[in-house]
Amino acid sequence: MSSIRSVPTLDDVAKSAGVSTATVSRCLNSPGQVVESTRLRVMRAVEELGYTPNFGARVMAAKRTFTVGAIIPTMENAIFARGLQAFQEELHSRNYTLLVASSAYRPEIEEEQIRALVARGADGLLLIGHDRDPSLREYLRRQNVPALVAWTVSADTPQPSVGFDNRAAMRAMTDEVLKLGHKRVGVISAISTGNDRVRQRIEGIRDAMQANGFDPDTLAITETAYGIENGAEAFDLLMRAEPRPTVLICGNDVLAVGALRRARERGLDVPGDVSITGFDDMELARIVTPALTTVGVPHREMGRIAARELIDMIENDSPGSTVELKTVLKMRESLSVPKP
Amino acid sequence: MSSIRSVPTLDDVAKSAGVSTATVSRCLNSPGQVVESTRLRVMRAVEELGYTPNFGARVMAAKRTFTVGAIIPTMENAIFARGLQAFQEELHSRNYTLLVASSAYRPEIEEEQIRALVARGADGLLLIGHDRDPSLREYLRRQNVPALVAWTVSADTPQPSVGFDNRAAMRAMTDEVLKLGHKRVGVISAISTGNDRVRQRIEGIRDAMQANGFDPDTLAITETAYGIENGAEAFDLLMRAEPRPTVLICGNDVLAVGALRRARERGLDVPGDVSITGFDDMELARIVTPALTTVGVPHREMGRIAARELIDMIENDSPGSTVELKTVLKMRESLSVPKP
DNA sequence: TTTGCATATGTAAGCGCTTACATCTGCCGA
DNA sequence: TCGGCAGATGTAAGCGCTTACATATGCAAA
Repeated sequence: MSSIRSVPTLDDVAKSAGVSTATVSRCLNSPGQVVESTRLRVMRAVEELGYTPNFGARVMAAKRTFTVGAIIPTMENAIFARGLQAFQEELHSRNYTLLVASSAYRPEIEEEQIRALVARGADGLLLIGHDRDPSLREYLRRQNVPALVAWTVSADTPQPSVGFDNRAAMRAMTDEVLKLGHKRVGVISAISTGNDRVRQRIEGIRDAMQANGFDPDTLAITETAYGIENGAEAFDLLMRAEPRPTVLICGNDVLAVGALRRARERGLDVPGDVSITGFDDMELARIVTPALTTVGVPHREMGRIAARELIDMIENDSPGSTVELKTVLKMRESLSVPKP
Repeated sequence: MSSIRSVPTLDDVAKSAGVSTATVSRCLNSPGQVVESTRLRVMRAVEELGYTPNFGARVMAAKRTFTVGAIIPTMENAIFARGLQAFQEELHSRNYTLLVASSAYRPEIEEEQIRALVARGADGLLLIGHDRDPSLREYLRRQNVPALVAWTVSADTPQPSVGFDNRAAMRAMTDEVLKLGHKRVGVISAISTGNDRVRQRIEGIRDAMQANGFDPDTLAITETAYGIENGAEAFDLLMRAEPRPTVLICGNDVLAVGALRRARERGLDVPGDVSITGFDDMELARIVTPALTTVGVPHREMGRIAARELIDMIENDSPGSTVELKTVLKMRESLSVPKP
């Protein structure tokens, strides 16, 4: 037995069971190769000593961890929650463990987290969005760690991704808005720097403007950080314009809800005085009054498919494929025809 | 140089820089011990080769990872989000990395995650609530991994924890409710099995009943899973009673918001026809109409303090202390005197 | 000049595990 | 009876890093 009160090792188990370390290792990793009686004896020793494998050692020797990492921009609210949960469930059913880290929407932190997760032996990574220093892709390639991008798809990057077309989705929403007769459109967007999804959504709005005979450059866009309060402030800012917008298209539900609240605080009726639309269809959207018209995203499906794709990349050394999911307009109460 | 296109090791760097592996290691871990010129040379080699330390090896040799793990019951919504974010920020400022896993409120999964994180070399763990198989505590003790419990405090467990007194907080809320003259109280609670916080909150309600001359056993309690929809269903269930309750005390904001929505759907005025209270003061609570009267919890402070405590336990081998934070009643619009 | 010491660097022993390969056992067919 | 073989187990070589200890270097003091 090794020193008192220290964590038992494979060696301790081997000694205690009277076999070699190889046999113990085999009991744990490929029990089929060990004869029943030996295995029982070994397992008993494992029990008795309360042995747990040392992960570092295992990684070093085997080079597989059955761990995948996900780095999401934020845990502060639920945008990524549902998708991530589904991702985790699928992984779990395939015997992988998910480790999550958050980047707080900051590229340096994301880079740190990527390296941290890779260093800890993640077999694969789930990343959100394409915007990212190219050196990171190179790094992952060299480390031989496959990465899958989610929450967006994009034809013009080589990286596999599973998600939806942010641009087309937002264009569809804006088409709807313009079709109702809105002429003065305000946009409350998240910060576009370093965030391709945000930029694509804005492009989608512009596409629709153009297609409907408006000059996209007349759009009043305000960018602000993620947060209900920020949505509220942006609301005030945009509604100061003369004449004021009849509709506020928001880049996500959180901003939209902030705008909604501020409208109420200002005594403005939604959608009577001003229409408001969101994006993501978080649970929030159905709870507020009036219920938010928004873009529905297949979070759970995305998570599940992402897990499968990533595991495929890991296990079969596959380059991974890109799968595009459909979004759907959720017409609820916060959007209507503009006041005449 | 080692084989083409494989991950560079310390050895490669050492060769390339013309020094020993020890020197490279020192450059990386305690640069002060290495003379400037050598260090520069080594760092250049590191750059050129794109070297990153192998974590497994490092853990094995150094037995420290500067990683802490947190296992939370759910990522599906924001209850733990704010606290966790603060926790992460504080850790980050002290050079620790946070890895998060979720247990989906299931003990077996929590156990798995605990082992996974420990196996991956977590220097310490943040756990939510005290309810947990004792063998896990024993396991952590043997593995020498300190664990801190958050989101609750409890006098009668030896484990250090930082959080608030769920029982007292809920008692205060209930006191307030009863003081307003409510006599028929319904309770929508989360599932109490394996969740000490939920049980304490229920106890708090009973305490207040007792203290105000009511028989706690007359309480109509319904337990349901976490989720807005579940809150809505519980609302229907409780409101079927004759005579029906004048107030619904909910174990958390999510359930309360569900109840709120269903009330609206049923054409019932809140708080006119029925009062509703929550717990947690999530962002949600201020957004719904009417704004939710709830119990405010110092999430960020809790997260920050938890990080400090845990690091103290890790670095100074301290047993850890228990710190209790204050909650505060957030009186908003969803609670008023009962209809006569 | 020599000695002694501080400082910089090198050497090599693990850390706990997996696995290729070697060895041993027992049983089969010839 | 014995060779051959399959199956069970053992042996030992790493995996990539840190660090105690050994060695080398340079400089101040004697």
